[in-house]
Amino acid sequence: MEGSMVEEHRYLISEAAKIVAVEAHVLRYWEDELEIPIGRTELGHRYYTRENIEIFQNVKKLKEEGLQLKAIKAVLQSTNYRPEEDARKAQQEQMTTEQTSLKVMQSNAEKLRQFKELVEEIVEKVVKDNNEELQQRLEESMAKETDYLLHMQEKREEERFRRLDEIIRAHQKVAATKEKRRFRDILRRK
DNA sequence: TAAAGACGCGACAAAATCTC
DNA sequence: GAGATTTTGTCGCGTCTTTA
Repeated sequence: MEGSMVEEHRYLISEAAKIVAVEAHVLRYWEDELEIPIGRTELGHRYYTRENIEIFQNVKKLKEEGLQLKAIKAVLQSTNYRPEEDARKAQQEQMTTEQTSLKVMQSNAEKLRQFKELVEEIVEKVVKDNNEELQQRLEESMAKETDYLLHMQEKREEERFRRLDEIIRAHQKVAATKEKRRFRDILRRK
């Protein structure tokens, strides 16, 4: 089995911090906030692989571009963001060091581009969702308002017809009384 | 026993949000 | 609009454990 497995280099937190150019506690903080799984030695000390370090380097890059940790976390969780995978594959393919580096750099650049696209997509989706929600609320509100107006109109019409009916009945009553009087007068004269 | 690392907790500054 | 409050992203420090 020797030779078929490539021994992965492990970095201590102090080494990783130097490479990423941040303080050790920052790495610990990012690890907690971004929920990045970091390996532990037998003693419980953190150890960092090249892959971990590259992720942290990209996190730093994105932070410098103005992204907040929440956004970076969302992106990390929604992507299979593992730049080192390509490097390992490249090693297996026995490529030369230069070719490997070039390929990894290109791959990382490509992944970073995908990263950015994804962030833009998320922002776009949030805006779209908000618009749809607003539209839905507006439609619901308008439907309620229309119902209310129709209901009020029906009530007004009912009231109008009721009044008309009352007026007609009143007229009929007056007319009937007049007719009775007229009849009584005729009978009296006879 | 000093050095290195883990862990927890509080402090701090800047930005965002709320309240009057 | 200005001051108060909250949130975010660190930062500092003390304590404990392990190892050489």
